[in-house]
Amino acid sequence: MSAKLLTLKNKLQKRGARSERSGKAVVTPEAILETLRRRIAGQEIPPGAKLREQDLAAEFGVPRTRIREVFGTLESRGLIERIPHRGAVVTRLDMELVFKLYDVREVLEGLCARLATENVPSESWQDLVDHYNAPMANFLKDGDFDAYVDGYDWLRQRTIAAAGNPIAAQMLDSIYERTSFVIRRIIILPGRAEAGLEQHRAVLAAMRRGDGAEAERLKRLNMRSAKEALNKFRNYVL
Amino acid sequence: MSAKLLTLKNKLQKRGARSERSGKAVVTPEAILETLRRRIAGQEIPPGAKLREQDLAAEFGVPRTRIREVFGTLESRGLIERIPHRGAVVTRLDMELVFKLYDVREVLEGLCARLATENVPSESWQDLVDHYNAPMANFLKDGDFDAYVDGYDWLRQRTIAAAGNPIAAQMLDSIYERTSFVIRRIIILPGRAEAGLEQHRAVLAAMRRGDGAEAERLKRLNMRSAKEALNKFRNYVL
DNA sequence: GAACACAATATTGTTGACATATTTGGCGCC
DNA sequence: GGCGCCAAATATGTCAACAATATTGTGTTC
Repeated sequence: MSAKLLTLKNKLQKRGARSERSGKAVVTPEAILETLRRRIAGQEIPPGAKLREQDLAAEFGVPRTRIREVFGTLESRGLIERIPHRGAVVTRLDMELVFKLYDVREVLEGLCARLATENVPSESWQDLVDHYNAPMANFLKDGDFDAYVDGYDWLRQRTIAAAGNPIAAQMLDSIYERTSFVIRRIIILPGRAEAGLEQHRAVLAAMRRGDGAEAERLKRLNMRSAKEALNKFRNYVL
Repeated sequence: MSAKLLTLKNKLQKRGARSERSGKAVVTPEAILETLRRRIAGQEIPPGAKLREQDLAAEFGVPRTRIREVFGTLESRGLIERIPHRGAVVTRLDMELVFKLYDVREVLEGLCARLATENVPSESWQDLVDHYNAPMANFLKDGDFDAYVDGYDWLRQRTIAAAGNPIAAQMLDSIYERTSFVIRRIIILPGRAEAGLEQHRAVLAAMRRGDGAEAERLKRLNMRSAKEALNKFRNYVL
């Protein structure tokens, strides 16, 4: 029996080896999904806008069925809403839902901060500590928000990667793609980036000294602070 | 090996059972999705088993395209894995992934406990407090695990409903449908249900007196305790 | 000129047929 | 008897035509 299994395994490996598919540039569903995700996240397609299957099928040069399939995924992630026989529209975010997304984000990012601290040697955070020391402050002073946001993304992605929890990572991803434009608007609120920077430093300090529980607590405080800023300026953000 | 046996079984079933479409009863994708979810969650379809589109299409009396659509959703929820040209198999859970699911579950249930406490009048928990006082203890004493599990589900669903956060609710749902069989096995571990009951009472007491922060803290402790039990008896659970 | 009914158009939903890849079964060979 | 190769069978992937429904446009009536 085991010999038989071995034979089968070899055969599979042999087959799988020659996977060179040439010619005919096919547009994969993943590529379409990614493109639409980016457009919706960047508000290139505004909330409430209708997505026509035919137009998208023509644009990507694929049959309508493929677009339909992608719509299914987009719907399950909450990025679009589908009404039977009436098509798909980009989900409209109201303030209430944004707060609920932030409540979930708070606990998930807190979790990731703790797990990250526990999983990797504390020295590995030194480069981020350094970056958040002088450079990030200078970005703010110079009004270079793009560089600041890059530094923010860097910290976030490193933390999630170090946490090593694909479940949490995927959930956070689905939150980011729904709120990325909100995040960008919060950062430019008066005084918010400065306060946030100070909080990030505190979180990083806790991570640097290997205190996972404190990193989680501080990260959650940071998220609550962001939520409060959002609430204070709600009329300017949404 | 077991997959092979299952294949044979399905083939036989296909021969024997006629489609038998009664009239024009249309089966919605949602119904199919729900059925498959339940089968996978209840391990009626065991992990690693292959799902054949044709068989399912014949069983539900729908075109294969519909099954395909449902597979897309199932895949995005992590319940199945699809390999190009080789079909869909039920995701196999290893211990590592279960722990990661529990880490996320811990923070999300903690969040819901807090939100629930903050959102509804504290008196509204009295019926659950009463139920967890004597009846639940009796269920355990009598070995009536079904009744105990029902009480457990009741508390959980009430908490999530009161929390009023559809994002967290959906995420927790996707965790439950992947770990429901683990939950059932943890409960019958020696001494686990008794310890759990005590912890649930503590959480409920905090909710009853309107202390959301404490409810969250206790709920998280409860989850960690469950995770420890799971770790201790890992060889018996998975 | 506004409101309604009804046809024309456009868009979404459904289906079976066809194309491609993989698994299975059989044959000759060592 | 085991191993590898080739063909048949089976399963999955793709597609474009057809059906059902919603939206738009038009003409008529009050």
